[in-house]
Amino acid sequence: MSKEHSQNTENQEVEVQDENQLIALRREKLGEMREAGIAFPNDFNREFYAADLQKKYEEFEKPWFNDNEIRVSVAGRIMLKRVMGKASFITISDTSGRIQVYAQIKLLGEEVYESFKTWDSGDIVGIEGVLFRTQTGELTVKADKAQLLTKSLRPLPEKFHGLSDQEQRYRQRYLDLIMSDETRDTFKMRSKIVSYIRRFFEDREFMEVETPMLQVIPGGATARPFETHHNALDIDMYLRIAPELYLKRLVVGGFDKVFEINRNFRNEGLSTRHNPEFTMIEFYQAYATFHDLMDITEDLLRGLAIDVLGTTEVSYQGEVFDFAKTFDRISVTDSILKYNSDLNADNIASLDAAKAVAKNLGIHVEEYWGLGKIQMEIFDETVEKKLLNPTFITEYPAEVSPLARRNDDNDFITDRFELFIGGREIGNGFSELNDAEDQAERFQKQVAEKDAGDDEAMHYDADYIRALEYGMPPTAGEGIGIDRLVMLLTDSPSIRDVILFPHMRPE
RNA sequence: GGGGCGUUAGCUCAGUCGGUAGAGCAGUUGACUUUUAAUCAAUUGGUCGAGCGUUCGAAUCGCUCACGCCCCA
Repeated sequence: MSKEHSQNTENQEVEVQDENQLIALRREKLGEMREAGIAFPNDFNREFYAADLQKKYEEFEKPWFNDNEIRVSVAGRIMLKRVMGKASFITISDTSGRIQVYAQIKLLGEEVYESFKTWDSGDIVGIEGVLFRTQTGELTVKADKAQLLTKSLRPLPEKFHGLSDQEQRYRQRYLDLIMSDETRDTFKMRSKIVSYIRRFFEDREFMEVETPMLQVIPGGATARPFETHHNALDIDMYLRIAPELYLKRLVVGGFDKVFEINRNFRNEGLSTRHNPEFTMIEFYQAYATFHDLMDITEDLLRGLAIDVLGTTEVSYQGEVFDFAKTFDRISVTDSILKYNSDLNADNIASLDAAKAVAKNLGIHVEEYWGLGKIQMEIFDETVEKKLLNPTFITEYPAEVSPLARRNDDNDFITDRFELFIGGREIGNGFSELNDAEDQAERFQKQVAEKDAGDDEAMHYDADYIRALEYGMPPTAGEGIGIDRLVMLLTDSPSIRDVILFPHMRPE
């Protein structure tokens, strides 16, 4: 059957099916509002947030409010409703929190009060009145004016259990946010984290920049890109997999300290740790080394944990990671030997020996892989998951680090590290390769690997080589995955819990 | 790609051995002027994810598919 055809009829059916008794009744109520006047008023003046009032009057007891008339106006969504004949309580929720409203027929008048009783949970209302404390001590607004500002046509999820269907929480995040304090807190925390990071780099005189997301040559990482097409230019383009090569062009241009916080796109599978678009910070500092970056990273994460959590002890899924301790620094090969007591240095020092180890571990080894790549596969398989406390892994093979500066004493490895916390890669940094001729050779090697069948290998970027040929100062740069960091700091098991609208298969 | 689990009222969930659908919340009606998931009484609401099959009979058993969650690659 033809897809367009079925889609058309399906959409119509869905709309009819989606209607039910509850929605129909609310539509009727809205219809009555339309007849009575302006159904969507926009003249309510909200002066206070619920949480601000709760905090400001925290100390004052019930009698105090009898002597002091505090007039307020608040607005928000009706979350709970308790009608008791001629008086009612509702709990409204605004962006800051919740506050209770007391409505009496005596104060509102019969007409408004009768209409108030027909308002539903989910409706958005504006309330004016005077603060008091109830017998049980809850701060409450005694309403003398009440206005329905927006009629909600759809019933909210169950008031006690909330929305627990994961799929619906991701697909209809707005509903998840209405119902779940926890979800709101996670995203408030995410905002604080990003804000702290931005401030951290601004304070150190880094300049925030924006570089292309649409790229003709997708560079800066080894990953499969999303492809698109520019009609006017009639060229294929790619969504960026990393901003790296552009940021380093800026260092060539003389911006010594730059950073960018933005989205990268990688055309790969979805999992609890992978979303096709994710947020990274990349930062570059001229005249710095990868050692400096490790120090900066420790400062950043420690300060961040204190700022957003108030402690350096980060609890994640039942484990506790202490950001106060100096982060371990250990090389790729040392870490392999540390976590594989049956191996000795010779087992991973030559191509043939390493291949044998890899095959033993059940790793599928491609013909074109060199020793460095195989070491990394062994690392991924046997070490990564075990790096729970913050750990810098150093001395990455040049073979898997096409943009990193070669080590002065050992040209098999680079001046590079990755940071692992909770068994996950959080950051990746290195002293930058600023030798244009070496970079050109490494690109060529990548192209050869692409030809050999590695569709994640890099393209040759001639303009980037040209930029390096003008001279890039000695520089170090790093990328940190924001989503994974937010997962850690909010104790979220899935990346979908820290991305407002995670990618899902269309309904 | 492979495996496990799930999909029942707007929401949260039951559903026995295969005998034709249940609760709580929400809604509606009534009572109730300081409640706290308000309470009390009555009551509406279902293409049991979709399709095919087995059967006299399927939410239930089998197969296929869709979507989701988790684990593995």
